[in-house]
This record gives sequence, C-alpha cells and structure tokens, in this order.
Amino acid sequence: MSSRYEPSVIETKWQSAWDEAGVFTAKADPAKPKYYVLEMFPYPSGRIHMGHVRNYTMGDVVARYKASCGFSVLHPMGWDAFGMPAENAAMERGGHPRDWTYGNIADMKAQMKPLGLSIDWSREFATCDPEYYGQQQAMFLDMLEKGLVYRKAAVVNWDPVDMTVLANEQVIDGKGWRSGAAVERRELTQWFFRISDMAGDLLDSLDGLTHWPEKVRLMQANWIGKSRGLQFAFETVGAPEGFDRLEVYTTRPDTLMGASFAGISPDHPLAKALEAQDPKIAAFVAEARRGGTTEEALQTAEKLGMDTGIRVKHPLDPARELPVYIANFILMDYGTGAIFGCPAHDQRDFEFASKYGLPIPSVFVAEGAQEAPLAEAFTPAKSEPVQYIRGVVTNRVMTGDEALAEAIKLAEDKGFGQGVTKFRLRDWGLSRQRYWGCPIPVVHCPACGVVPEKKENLPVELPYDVSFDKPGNPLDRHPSWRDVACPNCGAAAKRETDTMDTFVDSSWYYARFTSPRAQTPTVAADADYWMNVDQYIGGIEHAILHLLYSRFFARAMNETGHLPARSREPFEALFTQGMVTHEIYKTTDDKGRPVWHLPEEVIRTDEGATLKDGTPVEIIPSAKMSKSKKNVVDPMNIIAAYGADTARWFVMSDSPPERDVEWTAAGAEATHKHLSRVWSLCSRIGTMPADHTGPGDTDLRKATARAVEEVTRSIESFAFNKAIAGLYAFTNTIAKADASTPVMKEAMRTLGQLMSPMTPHIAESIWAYQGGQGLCARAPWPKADPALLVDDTVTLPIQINGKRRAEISVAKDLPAPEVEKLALAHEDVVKFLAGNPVKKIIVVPGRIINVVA
RNA sequence: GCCCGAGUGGCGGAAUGGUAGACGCAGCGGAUUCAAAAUCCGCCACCGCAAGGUAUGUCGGUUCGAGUCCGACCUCGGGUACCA
Repeated sequence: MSSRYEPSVIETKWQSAWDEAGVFTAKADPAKPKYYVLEMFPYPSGRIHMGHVRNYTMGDVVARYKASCGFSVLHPMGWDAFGMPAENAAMERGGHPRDWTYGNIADMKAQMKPLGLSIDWSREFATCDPEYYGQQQAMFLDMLEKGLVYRKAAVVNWDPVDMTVLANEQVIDGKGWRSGAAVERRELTQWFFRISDMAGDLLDSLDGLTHWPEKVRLMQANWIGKSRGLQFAFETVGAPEGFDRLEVYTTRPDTLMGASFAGISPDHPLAKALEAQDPKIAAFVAEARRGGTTEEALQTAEKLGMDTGIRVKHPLDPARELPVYIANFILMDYGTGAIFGCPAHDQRDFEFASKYGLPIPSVFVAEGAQEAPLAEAFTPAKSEPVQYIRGVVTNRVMTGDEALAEAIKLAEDKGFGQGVTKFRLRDWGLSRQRYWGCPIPVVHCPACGVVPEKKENLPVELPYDVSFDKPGNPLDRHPSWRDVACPNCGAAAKRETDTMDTFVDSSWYYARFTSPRAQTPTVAADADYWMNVDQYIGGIEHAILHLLYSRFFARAMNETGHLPARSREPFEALFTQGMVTHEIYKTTDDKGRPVWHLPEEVIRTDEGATLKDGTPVEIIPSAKMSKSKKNVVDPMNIIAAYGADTARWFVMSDSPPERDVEWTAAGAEATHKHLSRVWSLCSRIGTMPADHTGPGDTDLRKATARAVEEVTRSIESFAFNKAIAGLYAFTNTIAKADASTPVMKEAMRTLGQLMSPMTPHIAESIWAYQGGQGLCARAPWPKADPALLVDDTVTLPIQINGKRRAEISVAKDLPAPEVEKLALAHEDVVKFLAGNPVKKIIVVPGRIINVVA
C-alpha cells in the first residue's frame, strides 16, 4: 500500500478488476434469492449532473450491499431517449435528433463509467433503439386488440401563428414560446389508453404498496380522486333541439336547494350548438377557450361567464328556473362538463354569483347560528355537523356526509337522479404531433378505417431524412414514409403520423431490462425470475404521472400476456430522493441585466464572493441546479480533483437522501481529507508489529460490533447520512484505540467493508491490504456478535417537572422502585425539590425519570 | 387555485412522545514547524459574572414530558395530465 491516497490510480485499477471478474453481470441463479434495484433512467441531455450522481450512488449502495448479503442482483441502466429536447436542438442548431441523442448517450456514459457503479452494462438500451420501440409497437397492437386503446377528440394547445401543437411548457403566460401568439385550445382526434377503467384497482391497490412513501400513495389517491355524488338531469327551457335535458354531476347534492345557476364548459356540446347559432356566444366561447390547457391555467384564470338565455327547472321545485351560464372554469373532462352553482357553499361559485348578481341562498349555517348575508362562502368540512335550514333535509343538525347520503337517497326515491361513483382520473392521451417518438403503428385507410400494422412489419421505423426548418411534425410532410398501402385491402392509405408520449417508453423499460435483447417484449422465464423491481429509486417529481402510468402499463402488459399477474404492481419498494442544490452567483452588466457565474469562476471569502478580477458577486440562496442560472457543479471536475469515492461519499453524507442536498466545495474537500485519513490509518495499522498488544481489545471489539449494527441498520432504512456519521465515529474510535494487532486489523478491515457500498474503490484497497480474500465486492457482509452489543449499565436523566436537572448511572435491569429511591436521594434532586412534596414519579425503564412536584 | 411535502446553532443535519444539537463543515485556542501548508489535540446554540433562563418557522392545544401528536397560520419546494 503506497503511503499516499491516490484515487486516480486505485479507481481505474479496481474498475478493471471488477470488469475482468464480471462481478456486476446479472445472472439468474436459482440457488440464490434475487434482488432487482433500479434507478429511474436518465434523459440523455449530454452531461451528468450531481443529481444523477446522487441517484445512481444510492442505487449502487443498495446494489452492492444486497450483493454482499448474498442476493443475485440485477442493476441495469438505460436511456429515456425520445422527447422534445432533441427536436429543439435540431431546430436551434441544426443536426438530427437521432445523432444528437446517440452522441449525448455516448458522452454521458463516458461520464458515468468513472463513478465505479455496479451496473450490468450488457443490458443497456435506449428507448429510441428500433429494437426497443418495435416491441413497444407490438404491445400497442396487443392492447388495441384488447380494447385498452381507443381514439377520441381532446384539446391541445394550438399556436395559431406557427400552426403547431405546443407542449404545456411551451405556453408562457398564455402565449406561444416562439411566436408569442395567444394560444388557443383546439380539438384533435387522438389516441388514448383506457387507464380510467382501472381507476378503482389503481386506487385500491395503493394499500398494498407498503414500502412506498405514504406521501406518494396519498398524491396518487388524490389524483385518482374517487368521489361519490349525484348525477341528474335538469329539464331545460329554451334550449336548441336535442338539448331538452342537461346532465350534471355534483358531489354536494345536499346543497341542491342552494343552487342559483347552472354552468357548462365552453367545450360542452350545448355550448358548441349555441356557438353555431349565436355570434355573441361564439365570441364569448372563443374568448373562454383562450390560454393553455393546464388545470393550473384554467383554475387561476379570471372567472368568466355568459348567460345563454336558456333556463333549467329546479328538480325539487319545478316552478324555480335557474339561468344557464357558459363558464371558463368548468372542465369538460370532469363529471359531465356541467354543474349547478351553489354560491353559499362554494367559494368559486360565490365569486361567480357576486360578479353576475345572482342570488346566494344558504342551505346550512353553523350550529346555533342564524341565517345572515354572507361575505364569503361557508364551506365547513363534510364531516362537521351543521344546521340545515333549506336543505333536502330541513331544520336538522347533521354532517355534510350524512346529508348528502340522504339527498342521493331522496333523488333516487323520487326518480330524478342516482348516486354514482366517479373518478377524477382521465384516460391517458398518448398522441403527440411530433417526430422524435415511437411511431403509432396504424394506417388510416379510406375504405377500412383505422387498420393496425401487421406485426411482421414492425418496427415501423422513423425515417431519417427529415428536416426541422418549418414548425410542425416532419412526418406529416414526408410522403414516401406517410403514404403506404392499406395492410388490409392494399388500397392507397396513410400512416398515422402521431408518435407516442414518452411516458409510454418509460412505462415498461423496467420489464425490458429482464430480457433486453429478446425478439418479444419480454420473455416469461426472465420476467418470472427478475420481476418485480425490489427497490425503485427516483425523484419525487415523478410521484404521480410516471409511477401511475407504469402501474397501469404493468396491468395492461399482464392482460396482454407480457407480464405475470403478480407484476401488476411492478415496484415493491419506492424511494424518492431530493435534489442537489447550490448557491447562485450573480453580477449585473452595464445595462442592469443579470449575469450568472459558474461556481468555479467565483472566489468565496468570509465576507461574500468575488470574481477573479475582484468584482463583487451577489450570492442567492441555494436552488435546484440549472444550466440557465449556471449554479451547476460538474461531477467530472470533482472526480478529476478528488476521485469518484469522494463524490460518492459526499452526495450520500450530511443530508437525508429524501431531502435536497446542498453542494458545497468545502464539503467535498473535507470528504477527500477524511478518505486520506482513512488511508493513512490503514497504512499505519498494516505496519504494526504482529505481536503488539494493548488494553483496548474489548472496547474496540464492542465498537466494531456497534458500527456493523448501526451501518447495516442505516443502509437497510435508507439513512445513508447516518451510516456515514457512524463511519466517521468508528474511524475516530479506531484511530484512538490501543488494541492488539489482530483486533486493530479486524476493525480496519470491517471499516473498509462497511464503507464499500459508498466508496467501493478505497474499500478494495483496504480489504486487500488487511488480508481480505478475493475482491471486497464479493465478500459477505460482516455480522455483529450480539453478545458485544449489550451494555450492563445505563445513564438515566432525571427531570423535575419536565426539566432535566440531574442524571444517574444504574445497572441496566435495576427494578423501578430502586431507581426511584436512588433518584429521589440525588443531591441535585433534593436541592431542586427544596422540600416540596413529590406528587408523582415516572420511571421509563432504560430511558428517563420524571419527578412531578 | 387545487393536491403533497419541508422549515432545528454561523452552515448541512441528529433525536422508538423521554438528556435537543450525534456526525460533518466553518470558526476559535493549542501542539508540531525557522515559517506556512498539511497533520494532531481541545473548545464551540443563545442570553447571563453566576445561579439560572431562553431556544426546533409563528400562534394556540393535548401530555408527567412535544422537534416529534392535534388545530390555525406564514415561508419555501414538488406536482397540476404535451418537460422528463
């Protein structure tokens, strides 16, 4: 062992050793339990960032730990390679999305390799490989046959200047990002997965996901949004032909007597009928359809409504007629696209009624209160009892939940409506009017209609000869690709030019990793052995969409015979990690515009920061690392300066993994110093005379056992920061210990092993130097001797009225009455009690004593 | 707007309802050195001379005991169905 810690030397050496031994190649071994650990695969942007390092290091810690616990581990990596950035790059800088993407993949892989991750690279693939997306097309056809896919009209963001569909992130303040034109909502016929048919199952099965974070299950449950409500039809007065009834859905049927208007979405069929007849309504509807399609944009936009002149009869009092408004905040996708407004008990309806001068009749008041004009809507929780004054029930105190159940029963008895269960979850629109995605393998034939492509013709490959000089989808203007013969009748037909949402690609890659080169989407034997994913790790930003779509897709794959039934929930355990953040450095140019600076351009001082030429720099508190603010730290610089082990150790230390971590240069420097200290400690112990003895054998053995126990427990519970804190403490203990040589060596070798999931390279060097057999990466995980973990005395703090005043040291199993006696006799206790009588004394064995005076 | 989180020393953070601040960074003092770097040893929440008091975003509650449980609020972050 050389005297200096030289990461660049040992890291390349051990990486070659692992490669030669094939340590990380996943092998299905029936004699061993299997463990599948997966990190959410990256989008190939071209550069890895610290967030990637953190994500993959976490997965690597788990993979290496499980391997040393005797599992046959699958730890693969791939690329989420379709998506908009590749097309944007082609438009901005020329070049082709495919070349750009594969170039980025090569660059990123070259940056990931030096991290020493225990990845089985033989299973690598990119979702833009025709071998991958061809299998995805095959599954699409199976799902089409099973009725899991269908077409219907849905709204998109339409840029009327560029004549193209925009993604939500391309709509900024209601305007197109390039053209600046006001965006409109426009309907197109698009492909959908029937995810809403599985809403009940997707909701109920959340209960079984006991190793998922509670918050993720809650977010998914709210997103699926099961509700019980009343569906009924208003009889209309003065509506166009065919609209003599207006179906509405409400989750608060108990407030029906407080209805003061009915409202329909601008996309409701009735609105469309009126639009065709009445130019004033057409103008209003056009205005109401302005802006983006996001729920956020719809819910935060100014509430606008227009009286259609149509009236509806109140179902409980046909003499009462309510006006029908078209209102921009009503979603066509939820319920029936029509509502009744109860302004007294819904804040949005209240604002609407106030704006348009509609009455605001109360249905209930707080218990014991009198009816009075309202300044805002009264909206207590449905579980709270209130006094009904004008309800379906009258002059009774009951909760909203009780009242709405009665209201549903009444409607059913009277026959004007029925209780129904609805879900907020909508079907998954997968059509994208873009080039760089998986082509939807169907053909539109004038005679046969929509015809699936024949499976033997798959993959339907993207054509390479396309240009991005005009807005819109290049597939639309590619005649030789688009114009084909109908697979059914052979007549002239056209390919579907929409491609699939990239969420489709990422909804089954975990299954493909089990047989990445197969000529079918999956292979039963491989899927049976490796599925499910035992530990999935990724960002909290994927809590809803990606994870919900993957859960749906696993079900759909099961129903089309591509996954076993027990894989309908594909992820056994989920961990969501936080972001890596950094300070932002800003100066201002002579025109007052902000200028951002990379961390390496900035010199930190005690007072603040400057550029190299002395210009003072403003420091903005930490935020997610982003290229535009330049607060990015390139992992490659860290690895070049300190080595991969330092980068890995640092991203795992300090912050708990589910929280954001602040990157600081000082922290990386400190980590490197620590690893150097470990290195020289190892070197010192290695040269101790074999016959050295010391008084600390028992203490060091106990400390070693405690370290094994603590680090193991911390890794098992994803508390990597605590594992590292324990390793710091254990290192200090060894450094100060005076024990005999074999005990010192044993402690040092154990330290190296406990470090190995985090810092595998230095761990191999320690292992080899302290006489470990073979590779540390293949050595079994150490076990703590339980006998060394028990202490026979315990220190108990003594509180008086909840404040700590003294402490005593007692035998571990001393009976409580004895402990009480000792505590009350303690001189500080006597002093603080000052003769006051003791009312009560609480002894929590092994924990604390509280004297109440 | 709606859904979900998070807020603890100068900083990152630790703490089965039971001694708040483990471990690390920064800082301070010392040893070593001609000197410095590196290394090693020690100190380190705040107020107070001390006794002691005050402290986990804010306000209130439950409890012998609250960072932890409950209620209201504030700030920041994630998601909001075409960013991935």
